[in-house]
Amino acid sequence: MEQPKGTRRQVQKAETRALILESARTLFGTQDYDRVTIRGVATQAGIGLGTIYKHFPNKLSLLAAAFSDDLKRLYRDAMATVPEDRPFKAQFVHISKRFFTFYTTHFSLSRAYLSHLFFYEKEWLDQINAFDEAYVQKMSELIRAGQDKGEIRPEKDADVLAMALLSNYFFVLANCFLREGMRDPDQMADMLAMLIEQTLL
Amino acid sequence: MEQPKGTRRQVQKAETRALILESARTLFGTQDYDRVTIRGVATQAGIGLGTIYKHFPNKLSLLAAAFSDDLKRLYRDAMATVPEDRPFKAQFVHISKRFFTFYTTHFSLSRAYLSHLFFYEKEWLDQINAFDEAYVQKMSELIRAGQDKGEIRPEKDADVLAMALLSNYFFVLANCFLREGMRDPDQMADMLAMLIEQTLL
DNA sequence: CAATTTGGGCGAACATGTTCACTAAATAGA
DNA sequence: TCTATTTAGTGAACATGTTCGCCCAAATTG
Repeated sequence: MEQPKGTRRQVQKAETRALILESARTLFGTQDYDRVTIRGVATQAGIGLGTIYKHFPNKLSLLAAAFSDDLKRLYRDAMATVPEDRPFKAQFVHISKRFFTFYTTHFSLSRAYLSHLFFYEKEWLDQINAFDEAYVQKMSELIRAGQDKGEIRPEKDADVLAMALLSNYFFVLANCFLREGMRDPDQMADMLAMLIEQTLL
Repeated sequence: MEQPKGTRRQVQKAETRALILESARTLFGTQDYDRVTIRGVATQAGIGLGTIYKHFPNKLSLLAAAFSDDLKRLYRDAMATVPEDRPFKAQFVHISKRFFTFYTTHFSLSRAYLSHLFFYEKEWLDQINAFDEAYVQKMSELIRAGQDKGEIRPEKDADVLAMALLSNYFFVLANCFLREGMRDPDQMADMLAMLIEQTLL
């Protein structure tokens, strides 16, 4: 009978990878990004230092891999639970607040991730851009629905507005990292709501 | 007669600092941020490694110090040459394009600077926030003038709009780092113009 | 002017992300 | 089944940002 998990080597590799990711999740979730060392992750996982680099090209990729499932789930959940009968502003705040909550509860981790965004290699960037585009497209749909409901001026270009939305979203997020006083999801959502009220509606 | 430059020690320290900054400007201007090593800066400046840390707390501060004069001059020039008789959009594009040109001609340097923004200590952040606030205030003035001229809806809050402007500005800038196709100042200015057309005017 | 303190300059030492040559076990090929 | 090849696993070695203790000339004190 054929093993669905592949060869023995593949199975073992997958197990090692799981060990690394578990250790990484624990450590990154506990201490600041800079405080977490690759050696620490290796030790806690019970494997050698070099092994980690057989699975992940660098520290940041390890971080990203350790939380990519969480982020994907967060994205799916946020989109799936959008209240369809509420006005556009409420819908957008709903989505944004979910993400803001994640960022503030994983503060140091998110900061490291976003900060290194600009240095990603092409492969990663493509993935991120794809993510962004999906987001923008979803927002476009919501905006068009808002235009149909008469909440948003119909002459505006929904795609451009969606981009502006993403822009405001990142701006609020950046503010959260730059100003100590802006690290509460509710406060961030308020700021975002204020911005889109003056620019979108 | 009293020396205006202070004690001999202060003069020598200032000279050393100037040597470091000159070396840093040369190296950071020539190669990527990561390729520039503190040892390299020290060697080129003809001083010891540890000396640099008597003048700058870390590599990024050195980078910032090396180009802070350029940036201040850029800011002053950009603001001083705003065409007063042109419409708001042209004024904003004028300012933004100056900055975009600087960023694209000092690409690696700007990327490192912006990326590390989120990790600054309080002192630096205060300085940056002050910078931002000055920018927002200036934008507020231009927006109000635009409202008086009838170009921008008068019922909008100029301060919030200025914040949205800053948000769009950073968004375009981030795009320049994330997408290879967006590294031309004219193109960036176009994207910015498109955004504010749909959100501000 | 002598004694003491200060602080700039210095490079060894340290921490840590990353690379590399090596081993051995798994796999493929004969 | 035996041999060759591949590759996960490994830790020493490397590169580099940063810290530390030392030195000594300048500044300060008395």
